[in-house]
Amino acid sequence: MSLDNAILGWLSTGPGSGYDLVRQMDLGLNWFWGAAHSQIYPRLKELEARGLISSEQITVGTKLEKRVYTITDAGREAVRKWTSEPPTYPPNRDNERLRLIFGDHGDLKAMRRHFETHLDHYERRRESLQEFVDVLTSRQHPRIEQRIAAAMSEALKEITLAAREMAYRGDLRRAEFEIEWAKECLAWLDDFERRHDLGETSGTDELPASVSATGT
Amino acid sequence: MSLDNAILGWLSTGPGSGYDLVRQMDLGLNWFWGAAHSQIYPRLKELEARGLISSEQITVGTKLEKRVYTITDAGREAVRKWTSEPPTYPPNRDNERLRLIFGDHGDLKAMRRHFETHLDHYERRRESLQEFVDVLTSRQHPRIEQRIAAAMSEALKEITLAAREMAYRGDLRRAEFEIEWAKECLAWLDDFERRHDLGETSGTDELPASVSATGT
DNA sequence: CCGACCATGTAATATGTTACATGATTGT
DNA sequence: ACAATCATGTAACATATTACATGGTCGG
Repeated sequence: MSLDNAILGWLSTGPGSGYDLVRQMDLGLNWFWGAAHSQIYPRLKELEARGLISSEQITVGTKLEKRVYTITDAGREAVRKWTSEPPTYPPNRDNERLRLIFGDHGDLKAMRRHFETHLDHYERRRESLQEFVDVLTSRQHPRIEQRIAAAMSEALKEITLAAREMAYRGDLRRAEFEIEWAKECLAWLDDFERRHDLGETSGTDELPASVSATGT
Repeated sequence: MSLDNAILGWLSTGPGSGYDLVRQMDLGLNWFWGAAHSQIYPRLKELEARGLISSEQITVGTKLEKRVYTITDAGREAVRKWTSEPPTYPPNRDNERLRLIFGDHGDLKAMRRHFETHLDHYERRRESLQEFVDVLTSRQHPRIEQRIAAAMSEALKEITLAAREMAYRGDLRRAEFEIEWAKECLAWLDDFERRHDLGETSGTDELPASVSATGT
């Protein structure tokens, strides 16, 4: 399971609790894998049962129990094995594109909303990635710095940093690309509306007559 | 379910069998949703039970039975409703990036294989998308042309074509971007190996001494 | 007559989401 | 004391993958 590998990979950069992982995955948009806590806790148990991680119970305050997991040598070996296999590419599942290509009924308001949502989504993502990349580049990311400090050679230190720069900067540019695309689509829409004199129609759906091919 | 919407959307461009859908989804890389036949057939039954599609049994040759589905008005309405909602963005699940950031153990061969796999994957995808876009732009795609022909107004015809141009050309550029990224990563690797005099080491894993932080 | 492809299904398993459930800590 | 957040779990349901299963058609 890739979720297992995401967990192991993250624990390979330092110990952490299930809750830490949850936060990485749902709050940190900067992360390449997402999962709900209901999926994470059971996996941690199983990884421990398989000997890939070990845990230690910690009590916060008087009663709050917290379990901190640490990767084992077997776990480290599993990460190494998994990362040395080439990436796999699951089938595309893009509800955004699907909605776009089948939403060609002439509802211009919906199309506009579509592109604006896309733009907004990737602008947020860009911002959040930009912040992460800034932290990374200014060498302020604690877990990554730890990993660099632990590296045995200059070459390994460089690889550790470079791998992340490539990954996160690549994603940043992906986000920038999506923003650009959404803006171009919006520009097309603007032009379309101008050409079809739909500048200030407002109120009802645009193209009211032409839409009724099937009945609305 | 988005799979249902993908099926409905596709059937909204003309009737087709389950097998036709299977081919769209696994052979045609040009498609924005992927699903196995084992998932498609049961969904078709359910969509029919819900009255969103209807089917007709056709016999090919003497015995081979084939079921051709046609979207109903209720189905068309469902597509319209679904496409007018803004897109949603599921959590990222990118095993490629995950492998990259946690695969920083100094196995340069694995890193190279990683980038080459990425490059290869997106070059194939680009090619296949390019073909599709060419067919689209030269107005040779039968289903899309049918849909354009059925559109009630010039404005709707334009939207039908433009939505697909935006979607597919956008994906084409995505693929081109990934190719560019992979090439840059490979260039970094080349440079890294040059700087660390690992030009012609061959045989064993690169960086043999420095890797042994944990064992191996 | 044989291989490639057409055509459709079920079952078991794996993975992911949403809802339900509980209680502690920390800062204000 | 109250809210936000820490912290961990289970159950039900939805979705997706892999394996198992069967048989027909068509062209060479």
